[in-house]
Amino acid sequence: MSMVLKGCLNIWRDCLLFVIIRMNNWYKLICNNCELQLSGTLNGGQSFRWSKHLEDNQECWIGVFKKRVWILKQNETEILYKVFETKCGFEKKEIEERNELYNNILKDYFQLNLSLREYYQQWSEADPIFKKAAQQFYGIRILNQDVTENIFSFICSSNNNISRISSMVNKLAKFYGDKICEINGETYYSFPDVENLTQPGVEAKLRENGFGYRAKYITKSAEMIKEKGGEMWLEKLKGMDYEEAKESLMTLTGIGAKVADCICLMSLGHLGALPVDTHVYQIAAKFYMPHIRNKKTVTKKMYDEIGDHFRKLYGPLAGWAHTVLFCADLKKFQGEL
DNA sequence: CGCCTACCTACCCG
DNA sequence: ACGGGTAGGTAGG
Repeated sequence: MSMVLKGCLNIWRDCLLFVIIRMNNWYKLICNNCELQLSGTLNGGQSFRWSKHLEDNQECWIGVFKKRVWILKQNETEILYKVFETKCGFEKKEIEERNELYNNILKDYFQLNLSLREYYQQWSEADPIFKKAAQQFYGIRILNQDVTENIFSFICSSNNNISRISSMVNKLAKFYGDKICEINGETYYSFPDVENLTQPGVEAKLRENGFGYRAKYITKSAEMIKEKGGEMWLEKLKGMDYEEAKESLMTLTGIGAKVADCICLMSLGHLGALPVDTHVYQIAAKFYMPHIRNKKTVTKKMYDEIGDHFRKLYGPLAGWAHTVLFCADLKKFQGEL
């Protein structure tokens, strides 16, 4: 009986500890802001799960990944953050230990082991247009995102705009993910597993909710992944080289060259993958490859030609470099420049 | 291969 | 007011 009581007290203490930590303290991760610019990185069309959020009158970003809700802000030298998990009586770990665990997750997500300074310098020397974009868009990082979330998010992206893509991805989480927590009246959900998207009735529900023809792509691709081995297939995908991974992804319905490259670049670590969409085509035609101007559609040959041009210009991390250009173009387009 | 068209929906712009 | 154009494309002919 006293054992049970003691257990309860421990859980209660952990809960209290958790509440105190999460309400009053920000975890810290040392990171110079020239190595990571949160706004451009989180709001640049890579992930559709982040939104701006004011806390103590400071700009923060709130988003979900790894089944946790994260609130991030930064100053010159640090990332300051809070984390919210489903369970409050989690493993008994001291604050420092938890800070280290979370820091490692963030380092992995933002790929902080890769130092941007030397690459930005290299890309600036190779290309004056990059150099100009880099002045404002320093610290733009490729996020290392979850493959499943990436696959279904970018299936939603076809012939679509960012605000509607975001609303679709959030609906997928709300309908088929797990509830994590509630913050300021807003409920946050993890992104669903493939298995959850293969339940009967998903396509109809998504259609009712404005997904359009993408509803079928989502359910069909989920079923195809399940048939190929589900989680096993996804793990195998992670072990493939760029060409093989891209080819495998393109066997799924709703995934063509562009979407496959997004997934390769942003969740499989193939940093030379270079998604060519209308923006990139416009940039390429305007500044780099005048001979492709006035083409109606991007043919496969042209797609590869544009990618190869940038890979030759920027080298093996061309996908990363191009994201900086893309980000600059996107902001200009959104009137934020 | 290259080119064409249909596909859902919401929002912008004239 | 209302209709065409378009938004980080893809599949099927």
